[in-house]
Amino acid sequence: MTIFATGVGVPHNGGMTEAVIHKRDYEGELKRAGVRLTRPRRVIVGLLTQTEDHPDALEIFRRASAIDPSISLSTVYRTMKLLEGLGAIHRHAFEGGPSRFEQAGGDHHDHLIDLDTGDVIEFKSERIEALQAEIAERLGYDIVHHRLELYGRKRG
Amino acid sequence: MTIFATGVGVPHNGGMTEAVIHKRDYEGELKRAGVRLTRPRRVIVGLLTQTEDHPDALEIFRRASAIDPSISLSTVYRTMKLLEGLGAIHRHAFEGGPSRFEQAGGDHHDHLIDLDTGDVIEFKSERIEALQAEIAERLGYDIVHHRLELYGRKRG
DNA sequence: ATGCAGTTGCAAATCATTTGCAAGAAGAGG
DNA sequence: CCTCTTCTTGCAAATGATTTGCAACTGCAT
Ligand SMILES: [Mn+2]
Ligand SMILES: [Mn+2]
Ligand SMILES: [Zn+2]
Ligand SMILES: [Zn+2]
Repeated sequence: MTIFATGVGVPHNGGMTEAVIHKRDYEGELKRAGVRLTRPRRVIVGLLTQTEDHPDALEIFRRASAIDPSISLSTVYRTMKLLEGLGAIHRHAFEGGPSRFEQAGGDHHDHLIDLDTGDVIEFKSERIEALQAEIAERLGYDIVHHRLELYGRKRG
Repeated sequence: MTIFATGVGVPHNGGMTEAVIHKRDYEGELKRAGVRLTRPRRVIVGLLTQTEDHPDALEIFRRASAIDPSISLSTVYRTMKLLEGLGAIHRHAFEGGPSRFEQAGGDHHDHLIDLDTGDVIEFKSERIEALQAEIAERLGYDIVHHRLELYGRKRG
């Protein structure tokens, strides 16, 4: 089992504002998709590139507003839906909350949600993935995608 | 791996209106919980007892209305929330739809959702359950509950 | 630089679910 | 069986997240 990242927006360093975290070429993807590269879109994808956590639309709106106050929440929603359609980001609907997003492209992984803090911990189990495939196989289905979420609290 | 039931509300027999499917004593649980046994509640839990599928609030409302037309959708929502709190039913928020419910008490199982038909197929894998526990263990967490949903389409 | 289809911000609309409130029934006690 | 109190209900209005209509605006191909 592999642990990918932990925490919600907590930088993995000592607080240094270190930039350039991921490799996704959002602008290229938008261009390829034949849509216009507008200011709001640049701001949003620019910020997603630096994003390590799983922010919801409102949080993305806040972060985008800090860069360009004229951006609207509607546009954030529209852009997230657009990027989701392009497969550039993933949308997670964790229980009891609004959708949260993360950039696609990294290795597939599932999530453990800390019920006390809301923190999202990523993990991956090849064994579980394989078992899921096996189950679908037995049931005569092709899996299009799946959702595995563990909800728990720190042992102690 | 075990398959529990398949289909959405499709009777497993030839269409005979066979009654008494499950064993849950909802009325006793309500009594024990110290709440009143009202007509709407009797109707709803009575119908849940006969329920093998995973209906949403509106569908439960329709079924209840057929028995007592005076029941309101609000009461269905309130009752489902009450039963959920008592642990008498489980709520599932499958992607892109309203909450769907099923009686609690049967063995734990997870679901495969047919993307074409919306059918819900139940299955259970001890191996996956064990792996989940193992993962939480490694991460230092106690799992309170989890969600495993496979979304796919019939192979062919 | 020009023109126009694609985009945006804003407000209003949706959808599922919840809630305020006045009227209506459980059911404990008599 | 009758009362009284409290819990529930039905209805309508409120919520919260997300979507959408529309007129103003702006990429960007020509
Ligand atoms: Mn993730
Ligand atoms: Mn089920
Ligand atoms: Zn997975
Ligand atoms: Zn399970």
